[in-house]
Amino acid sequence: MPIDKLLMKLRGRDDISAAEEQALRDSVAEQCDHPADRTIIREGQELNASTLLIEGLVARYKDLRNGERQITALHVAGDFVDLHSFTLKRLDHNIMTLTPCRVAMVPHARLTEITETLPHLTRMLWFSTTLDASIQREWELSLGRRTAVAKAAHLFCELRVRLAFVGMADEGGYPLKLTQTEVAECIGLTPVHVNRTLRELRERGLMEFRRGEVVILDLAGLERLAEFRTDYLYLERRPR
Amino acid sequence: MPIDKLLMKLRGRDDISAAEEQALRDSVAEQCDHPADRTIIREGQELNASTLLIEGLVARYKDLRNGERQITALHVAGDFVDLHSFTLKRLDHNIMTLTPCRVAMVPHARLTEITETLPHLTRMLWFSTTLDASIQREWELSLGRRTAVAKAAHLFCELRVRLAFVGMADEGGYPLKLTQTEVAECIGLTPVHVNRTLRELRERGLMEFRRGEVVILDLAGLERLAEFRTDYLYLERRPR
DNA sequence: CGCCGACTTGAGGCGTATCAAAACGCGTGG
DNA sequence: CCACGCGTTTTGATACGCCTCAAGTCGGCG
Repeated sequence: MPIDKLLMKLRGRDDISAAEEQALRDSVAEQCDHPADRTIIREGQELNASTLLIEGLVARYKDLRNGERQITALHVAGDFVDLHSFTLKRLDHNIMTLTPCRVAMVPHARLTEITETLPHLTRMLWFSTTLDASIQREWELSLGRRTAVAKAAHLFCELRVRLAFVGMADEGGYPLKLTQTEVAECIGLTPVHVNRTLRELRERGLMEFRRGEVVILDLAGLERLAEFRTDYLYLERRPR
Repeated sequence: MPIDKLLMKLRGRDDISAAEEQALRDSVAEQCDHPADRTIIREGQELNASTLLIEGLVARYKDLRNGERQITALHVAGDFVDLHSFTLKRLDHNIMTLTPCRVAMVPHARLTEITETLPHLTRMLWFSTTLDASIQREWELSLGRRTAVAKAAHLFCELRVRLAFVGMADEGGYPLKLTQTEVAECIGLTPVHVNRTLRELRERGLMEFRRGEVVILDLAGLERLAEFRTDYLYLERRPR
């Protein structure tokens, strides 16, 4: 149960043997629950375990001195939120829950064992960090070059595909417990302008985002506006 | 020689044994030179080798349909430009030379061998991709939240530290063969506005950027303006 | 010497930010 | 079941940072 959605993600990209699956199961030390809106890891903190998200929504973010915040990544169930801390040993950013979350802790010592005994599983975990980096690149493109409507549209397209991959979204929409302020922190706008931008998406008949629910009215139109393609999400199975 | 600067980067973060060094040397299949302004890898292309940058300046970038371009990462000598293609197998973005470059090709098969025989070296290579991702997160913060002057100042602060780490910059400045248009593509501005922004940095007495040369006049002031800290560059040595 | 890409400057416009206030929605306690 | 309170959403008016368009100017190189 704790690693089921992680397995869905990995098996969607390559075979995972029974032995590898067992190694992953054994690597989980403990589980715990966090309420919404809690910073669970602070920048600079020394870490000896990585956090696997079982359920809920998590954000990685950085702040400027004037209080402006940039969310650099969103994580959904099945994501290995800070697997990169295994090689970094401390983080350069903060991690917070956006909804109530259930997480599993994976000690770095167990991950070290995996690198010493299971090279293919090691590569799959490595892959999962390079996939995160790919998503960050697409966010850089959004932040640097897309217009406000395209930024918002692209975010909702991406989350639809990522959630669908673990069985939590379909063509018509998905639940998404984000405030407009948090959306603003993802796409580099102010909350007020996000509000106007969402209205525009609604008035264009593309999608609605209300009460923590994304309702997609015209998926093709939304994806066209966002110039959304799935290639950067590496959805294909192949030997890695 | 081909991997010397890579070794400087890695040995600045952890010990690399003689055996690991030899494995890295053996992993280089061939070297080649590219002229400036050439796209050497196109998005979607299947890859069976990764590119190590020996000398020169390389950019990873994504385009929108209207021709707007976002550079998502810059690479300097010693960077393993597309090590992430080892796990991804194809790339979601393009890679181009900004100056004449010398690169070394490292077949994925050799990297696979490393993952099967040298777990610590594997973790160090994994680290180098998570370090790239950390830099990308800082760029997301710049793109989403920093003002134009702070964006520019931060880029030049970052490059100074990264170049100094491989012996190619000091407190007073460094050579940087970028056009203002390319700077604009890094920080999400137009070339015209980059020009005005550089003038402002000059008029404030912080730095000058002319003829491919960064001259730093007031490093402390520049770093204060940029809110630059080195923590996200993971400059410390420790077991990984 | 002339060409061409890169840099520089100015004027005006647009997109997003800012400031302010009201309406809504939802959980809590009476 | 309603009243309250507070965070979130919505809307309006105005401001400003960066963009666009347009002309030059500079500088390296053939």
